[in-house]
Amino acid sequence: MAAERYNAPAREKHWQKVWDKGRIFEASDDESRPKCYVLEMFPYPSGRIHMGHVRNYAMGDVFARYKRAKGFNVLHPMGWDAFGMPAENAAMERKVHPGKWTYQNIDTMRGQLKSMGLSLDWSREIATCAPEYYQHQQKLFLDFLKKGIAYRKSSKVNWDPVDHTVLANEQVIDGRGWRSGALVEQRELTQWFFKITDYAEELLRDLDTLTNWPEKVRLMQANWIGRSEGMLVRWALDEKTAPQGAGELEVYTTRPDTLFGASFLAVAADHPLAKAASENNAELAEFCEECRRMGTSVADIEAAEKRGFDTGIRATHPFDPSWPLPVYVANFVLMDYGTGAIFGCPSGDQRDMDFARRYDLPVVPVILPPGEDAATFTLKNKAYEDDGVMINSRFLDGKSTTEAFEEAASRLEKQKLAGKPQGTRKVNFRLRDWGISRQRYWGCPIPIVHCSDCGVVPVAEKDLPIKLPEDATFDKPGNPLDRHPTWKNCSCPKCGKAATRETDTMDTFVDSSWYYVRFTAPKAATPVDKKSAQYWLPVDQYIGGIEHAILHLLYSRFFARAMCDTGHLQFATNTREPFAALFTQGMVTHETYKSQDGYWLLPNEVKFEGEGASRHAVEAASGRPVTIGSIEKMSKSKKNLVDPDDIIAHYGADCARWFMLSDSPPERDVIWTEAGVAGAGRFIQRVWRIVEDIANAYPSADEQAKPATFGPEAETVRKAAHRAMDQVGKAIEALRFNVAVAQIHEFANVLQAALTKAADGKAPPGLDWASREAARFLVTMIGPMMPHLSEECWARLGYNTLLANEPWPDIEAALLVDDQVTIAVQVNGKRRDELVISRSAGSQEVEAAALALEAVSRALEGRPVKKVIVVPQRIVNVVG
RNA sequence: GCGGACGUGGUGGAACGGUAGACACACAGGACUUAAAAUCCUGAGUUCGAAAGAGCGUGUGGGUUCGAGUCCCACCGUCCGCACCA
Repeated sequence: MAAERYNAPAREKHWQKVWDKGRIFEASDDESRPKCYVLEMFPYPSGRIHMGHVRNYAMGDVFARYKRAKGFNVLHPMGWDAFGMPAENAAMERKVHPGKWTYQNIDTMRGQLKSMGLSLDWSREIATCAPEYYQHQQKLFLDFLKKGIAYRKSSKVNWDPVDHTVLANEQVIDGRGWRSGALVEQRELTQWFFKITDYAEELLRDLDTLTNWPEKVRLMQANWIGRSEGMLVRWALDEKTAPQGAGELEVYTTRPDTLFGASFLAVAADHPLAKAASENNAELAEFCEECRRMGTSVADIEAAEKRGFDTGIRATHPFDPSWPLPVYVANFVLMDYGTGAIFGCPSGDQRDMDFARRYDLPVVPVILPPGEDAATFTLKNKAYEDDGVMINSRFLDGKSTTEAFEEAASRLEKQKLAGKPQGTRKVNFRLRDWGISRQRYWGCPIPIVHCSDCGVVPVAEKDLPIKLPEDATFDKPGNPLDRHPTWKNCSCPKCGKAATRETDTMDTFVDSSWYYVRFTAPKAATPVDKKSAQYWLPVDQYIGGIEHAILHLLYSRFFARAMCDTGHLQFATNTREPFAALFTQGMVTHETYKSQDGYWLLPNEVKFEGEGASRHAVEAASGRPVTIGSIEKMSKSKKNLVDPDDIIAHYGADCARWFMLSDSPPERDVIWTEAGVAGAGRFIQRVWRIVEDIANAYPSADEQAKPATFGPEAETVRKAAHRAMDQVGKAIEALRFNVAVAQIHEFANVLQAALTKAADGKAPPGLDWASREAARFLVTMIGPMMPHLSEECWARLGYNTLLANEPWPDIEAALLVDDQVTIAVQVNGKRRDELVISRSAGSQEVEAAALALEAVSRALEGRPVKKVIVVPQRIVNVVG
């Protein structure tokens, strides 16, 4: 009788219901058990889930289910990053309220995630757009404000002209808005900021403790924070040339050692000194204006030449009162880094060199590169920026760069200018404070009131939440809250007079900066239930895309600390890191298809003909030729999408999951192919057949009645089973899912071969018991990856428990090693033969056996043996 | 420009400094079938050879080592991040 095929779509629904009904994935705080918090980056409810989600959540689910089986109390929650621009765009385009649109999407996507069979605790579901969530965020904001972590200031900000809102520095990529892609403009606005710079030092230092984070992400964050050690140096300005009241100019430098190579000073166009000097100098004013107009896009900066304008002001060298230097306004000096002013040392900095050559300023080499002769060393147009020995530097001559730094720094510290030290050591960071004001509707309202008498007043806590008005309009661009007829009218919490609300909302990255904390007690009356947070945090394994390497991950690291400092959060251990381990998975890619007329085609609009090199595609409907394009990230614009729903309906969720986990290492991109999915589908049927065969052939083997001895066939099966179990566990632990899949394949091959052989004749001794055990192992080890299939197999084997609740089996260590080992035999490093020998054989025994091999003596060609290296149980190398 | 990662068969990829190519996809041959599908078995880095076997093989060139895909140096290529940060 031919075995029934496993009907994945039907059985998957069944098991999902069983799990759901048993509420087996709901987590509770249980101090007596070791916890494991597994989290995947929660999705933005854009409409439907895509394959990227499937990959992300499949990985997280394997890890979560595995940890469950290993006895951990697992927290594996899911929620929605539900505020954001697309909802407002939808409102503008389709006249649907952002809230309605968002919740509809959430319903759709929740259904899709449920069809994946994820071991999620849905009782903890949160949506950041719900007042039940954002009211706590408003409370956090008020406490940040009290503590000085939130503040308001006027500054130049990035303005996205398409989304009509401000963007944080982290959200500007190559001069464009991260979401809209529009060229960002600079605008002077009063905005709310979070003082992330107060944490710069800690955020940088603690990167070292994140040993379970990808090196790449840590490096990116370190570069973003951008720490540099240097000095603030004050230069006296010549009274006769300086504007009134401007007695000195402070510059920031990381190279006080090169002070004797200085040939000019330069300030940014927006520097106060530039402004003062412009007052009586129309030409200079015009130059400053030109600098301000200069674009900030990459192309603009690359095209821009180093240009400057001599202000006529002269400064005095700190180490030589008789040495005057010109002060320029220069277009390459940034106002918002350091002091907005520099001293230029052309020989030690390429930008200064370019500038000096253009304006014919002196170029004095002060650092001699190793191996160069001081007498002959010259610099053309290339600055030497590395370390060496000081020259042309008076009291610094002969010192190393480091020594010279110290000497110059300590002299400047002692030296006085106008009664104060001329130089002070200063650590500078590239990181800027996080601007969180957004001129949008669909975000968390900032709980602030503006009163004409009292100024900026925080909303009283009893008045939280400040809810969004339902009846906003979206028919034109701009901030719907600001133009709402009544919403912003309120009374001042301090004096009671008529006042107006803050109409800006918070950056949606604020919402996602603490959701992982909220998951630990999603219904608590306060933002955080400290006890629950202490039990569950930090997240043990966080999984998501590399695109958040800086944005979300840096903000979250800051937020955890800010929440600690405002008394909301406390970690059980000596850390303030929210994510103990991070894994960044690769993207899902697919071939692209273009029609003759040049428009993109969906994969299911294309039909393939031929194989290998002659493979080509035609339009399924018309038969017209199609160009197969490059493999790219699945995207709507290129139409190279495969809908998870279609795959799940046709092949089942297990198949999609298994394919995603096979072959490609999880950190790399995976190419979605129809053939690959079909292959995964075949393996599912294969597992089902193996289990059916065993269940039919050995329906009643008693697990307790383990035979005392096993025949060689049974022994082989047992070894393969225990080894695979061991390897698969280790691979999952290390998130090496592709390796786990390969181990399972290998084991299935061994098992199937043994069964096929046994079917020919009478069953060898112990194979019945070993096969039952092997089936049990096989089903358990595929459990985390293909939970429905394995549940079905578990039942087919006659168990009336749920596999999802079963522990990971114990492994017999004795079965992991062989009595006999195969050792490779090399002659002069080249493999010539191999040797099967007892595992316990000593070096001398192995050596003797190796030298006795015919292949060895042949390879030696009569040369005497000089040396024999024996690596026990691995290899022998005969050197001759 | 600065910083980083990567480079292995037709393809995706395995490989504590120790038998390179596990496992899979695709391919070829065979079995079963009236036939197909499904399934099962076998083969395969490459060159020479009937075979046994030998040579060559992890981007290129050097080096360290008894032994290098793995470590070091230089170069080539691909990808990623930052980008006038003083």
